Amino acid sequence: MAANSQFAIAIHVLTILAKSGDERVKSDYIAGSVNTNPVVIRRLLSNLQDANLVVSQVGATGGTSLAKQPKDIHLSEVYKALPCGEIFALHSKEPSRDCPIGRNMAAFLCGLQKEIDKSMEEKLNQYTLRDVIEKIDEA
Amino acid sequence: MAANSQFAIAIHVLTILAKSGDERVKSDYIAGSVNTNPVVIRRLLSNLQDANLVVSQVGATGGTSLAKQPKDIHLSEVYKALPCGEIFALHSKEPSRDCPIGRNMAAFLCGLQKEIDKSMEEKLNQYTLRDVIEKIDEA
DNA sequence: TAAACTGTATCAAAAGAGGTTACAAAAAAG
DNA sequence: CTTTTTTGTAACCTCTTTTGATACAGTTTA
Repeated sequence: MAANSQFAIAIHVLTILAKSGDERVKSDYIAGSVNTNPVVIRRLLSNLQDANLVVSQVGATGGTSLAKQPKDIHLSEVYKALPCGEIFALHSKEPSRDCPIGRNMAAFLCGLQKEIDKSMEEKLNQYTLRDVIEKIDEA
Repeated sequence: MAANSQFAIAIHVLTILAKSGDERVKSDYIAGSVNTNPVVIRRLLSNLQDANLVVSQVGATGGTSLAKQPKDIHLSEVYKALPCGEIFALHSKEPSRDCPIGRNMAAFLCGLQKEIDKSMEEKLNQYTLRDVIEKIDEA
């Protein structure tokens, strides 16, 4: 429960959906595989839906399926779809007004954070859901 | 969970130390600038000390100063000195035993995590404390 | 010996994530 | 048109982590 395991769960969920093809999968079933509560899954799917990665249908015979081919879903899209926090946070309390350092540090750290986010995104962009499935299958 | 702001505070603290040169700075003074409790600062300094970035002296007239020149302190060292968590966590609960996907996913995600950590470290390695000070001063 | 520090242990407070229950809304089936 | 099944959310609880605060032992200087 420590850090964000949403990315890990998202990859898991998307892999299940990919393996199910066009068939709609119910949140109850996914929750069973991931070993969590269906509501946790539906909350996550809601985020993935907002990012146009999956399509859900309500009602009886409802469920969720991928909105695109696995080869067209980049892990960077998955990461960006989730409400993950920043790599590091700025000061929780404002630094002292008397301190000239604190005043200018926020700007620097924000810029650094953006750079790191960008390099991380580039890294995640190198992989698609298809790559994940291939690696998992060959293991 | 409160977001981890230790990296931000560490940069702030190191900048104060750099500006103080060889003079030892007390945790009380630093805490005043950062606007937090002295114990929070001492805990952080303890980590920075373990990484040989700063040197502290106990007793009256005690305090802390940099262990190296600002130009020789890379931000990657600072980051590694802190007990920051991973970018993303694996499943908190084990996936279901019946699920063949979950079993092989952990290995994949660990590898991905290592790749991301590495590219982040490379990014942070491009900057030293001197760069930070220059950027803050010119602002 | 007194004063001024650091180093830690311990506890309280705050915030986030995940788990659970409950229920409205929608769609299919009878 | 009513029942059943399922998603979409809201609300709440609990667990964990981070931060803040208090207390005090140990060290150094004067």
